[in-house]
Amino acid sequence: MVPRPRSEKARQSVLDAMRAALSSHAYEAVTIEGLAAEAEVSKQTIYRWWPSKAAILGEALLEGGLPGADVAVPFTPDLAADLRAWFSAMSASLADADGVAIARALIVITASDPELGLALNEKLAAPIREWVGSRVALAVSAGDVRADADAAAIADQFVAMASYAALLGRPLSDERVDATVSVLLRGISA
Amino acid sequence: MVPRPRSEKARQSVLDAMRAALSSHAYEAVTIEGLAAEAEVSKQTIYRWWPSKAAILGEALLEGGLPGADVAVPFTPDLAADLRAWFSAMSASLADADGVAIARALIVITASDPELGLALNEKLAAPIREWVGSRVALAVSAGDVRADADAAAIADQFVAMASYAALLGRPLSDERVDATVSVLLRGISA
Amino acid sequence: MVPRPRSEKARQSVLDAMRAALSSHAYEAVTIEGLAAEAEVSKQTIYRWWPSKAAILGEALLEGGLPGADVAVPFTPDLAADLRAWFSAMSASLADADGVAIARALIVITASDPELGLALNEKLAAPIREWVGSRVALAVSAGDVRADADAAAIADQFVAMASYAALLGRPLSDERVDATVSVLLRGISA
Amino acid sequence: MVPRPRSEKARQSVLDAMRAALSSHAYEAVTIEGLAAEAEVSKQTIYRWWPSKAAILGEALLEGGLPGADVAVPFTPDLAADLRAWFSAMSASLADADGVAIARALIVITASDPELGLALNEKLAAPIREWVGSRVALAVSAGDVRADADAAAIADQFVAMASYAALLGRPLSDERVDATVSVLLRGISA
DNA sequence: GGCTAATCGAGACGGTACGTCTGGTCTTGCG
DNA sequence: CGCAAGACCAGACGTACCGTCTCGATTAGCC
Repeated sequence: MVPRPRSEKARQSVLDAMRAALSSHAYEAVTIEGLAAEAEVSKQTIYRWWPSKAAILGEALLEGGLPGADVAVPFTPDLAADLRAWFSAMSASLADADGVAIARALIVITASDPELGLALNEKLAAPIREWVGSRVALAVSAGDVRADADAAAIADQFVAMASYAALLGRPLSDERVDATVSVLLRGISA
Repeated sequence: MVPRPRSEKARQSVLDAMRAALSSHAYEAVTIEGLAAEAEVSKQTIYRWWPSKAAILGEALLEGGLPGADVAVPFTPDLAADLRAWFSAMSASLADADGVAIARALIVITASDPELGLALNEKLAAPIREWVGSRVALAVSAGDVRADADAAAIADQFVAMASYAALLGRPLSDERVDATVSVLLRGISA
Repeated sequence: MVPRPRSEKARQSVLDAMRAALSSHAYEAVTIEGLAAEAEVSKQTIYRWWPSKAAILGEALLEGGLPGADVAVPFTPDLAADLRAWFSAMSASLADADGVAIARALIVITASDPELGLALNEKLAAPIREWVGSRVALAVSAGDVRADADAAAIADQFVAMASYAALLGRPLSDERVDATVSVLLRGISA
Repeated sequence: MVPRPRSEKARQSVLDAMRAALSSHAYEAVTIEGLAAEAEVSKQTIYRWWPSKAAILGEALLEGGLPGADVAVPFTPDLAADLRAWFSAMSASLADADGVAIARALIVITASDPELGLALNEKLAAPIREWVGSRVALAVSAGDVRADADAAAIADQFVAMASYAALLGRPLSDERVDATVSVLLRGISA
């Protein structure tokens, strides 16, 4: 009478299989059949619960954590140094093999399924905007930065730069980080 | 001794078919068999000359012109206005259906075949860097901008922003263009 | 746990398609893709169950009946007349369009896949050997034929002759039947 | 005015390539492209002079000698011994690797191109009929055999038996040779 | 010694079928 | 009802040959 509930074990197996698969193949080489085999789950179970490969990855990432989202850099009085440290840390988390794979997967998903892509990007960008926003607000109150500084535009520039670097597989060197921070910072400095 | 030379007609048919296909389907939905049928060319002829679908698109773009690469905005004495006009035009050329399709295709290619992707991005970015570079140089000599302005970093920011906007399918509104130009410009203004 | 069982309908469709195809084309012109289309079955379903075109034909024949194998001629007291009647009937069943097509297909299969060919030939020859064997045994007990008559050698001669005639597409005329029976019969008559 | 004559060298190269190919692959695995490559001849040269793969093999065989056609067994006073010796020799020439390959190729050709097949079989069978015919005629004049012996029917039986054995890849053992000769011989002995 | 016309090599071309792979749907019975 | 198992239809993949079609570059004789 009471239907059997969805198997949490099967769900986790599939998400784990997706994470594992992305570590060793490109996103496009990941196959639903392969995931099913790796997760020891039937194909039907996957199709029953997820509408697409992208959705599986989305769920895996939302659950397991997005790269670059968890960097936590303490505030110091030096705005430029903070931005540099934070941007470096974020770049680094995108530069290892898994980070690049995930970033590329995100990009491909976004290019092919804009709806899901936007949602994932929002999730990814939100903590970045938040961090930049609060750090800039602090700088404003400290008088380091003009009061009308557009923190959102700044954050967007960081996100765009990081995304572009990840796409090209071109890790952000210290010089690039410096140059980016310099340009953006001068744009708002008091 | 001397074989029949490669058929230029067949080559053009394939490139045209790729351009046409991209106008109506997503890049991933484009099929080599479909191209062959559309171009009235045998599959083998395609495989003989191109190693991958990405290579066909690459050649089609290199030959037919990349979106955003051909914007030519005349220089006026107003640096900010010039940058706004130019960035708006570039955004627009990426915003129509074909532009978005091509941009997304480029992104997917880059994510799956970094080598080719880098080359294509270089081709795409080069005229942008050049335009920004020469306009900024002009501004420097006019004294509008500090002498140590990092034109390359500025150009990279524009490219990254345009790429990110195209990826998200989020056309750049005038407000965004203004905000971007403002931030970047203030970073270098004298 | 328990997979969907093999579709008997699909299996029969494929065998029927093979029989139909052989009626209108030569065996070598029969195509797996054509069979799949005709049977309204996917190629994969064919490849899942049969290793080769020859195997499909083999199964179709084993199931549907081999030509020449089903001739049933009643025994009369006249050995020569019985052999003539039987050999004529067998020749006739190999002489119509389908019979020739099947015989040639069998020959091509045997020439290209000896293992399967031998098995099919064995199936084809067995009832012939049996019929000839029992009729000759009867003749022996009636004293018409010497006791050491080698029925197997006689049967082999019939089979070889029929096969050779089918190969050449040269139907066995009454004269050839008579001549063959005469020669073979005199070799064993008492 | 006078065109360049056909290159005998190219012609021989192709025939040699066909003979060589048959020694290592099955007839159906021999490709025109392979022959052209092996013979260092262009495909067009082959298509210019031969209408089909079968025609090449036909010409190669007619020129190079058919297996079983060249057995020459001296006549002795013992008819049975002569037939046994001759049939053994013919079987042997069909039993080595090349013989089997050629015999099977002949069979496949005959099954797929009856016209050419008949012609080749005629060429192959003619010396056999001749040899059997003259030996039987000698036996008739020696009084060993009834005057109305049908030498052609006998010869056909030998040919059919040899063909069937070659098809099955079943070499004719001494026992089979003995059994065949016994049955056929008793059919005509005086 | 040139002229000329078919032959030759090389291999591109439009096709067709191959056998494989994956996608997404369906049909089983077990738990 | 969820699930594993896997058969099913569909259709693209990249490869192999087919037989036809250009291309020069040779070669014969005959002028």
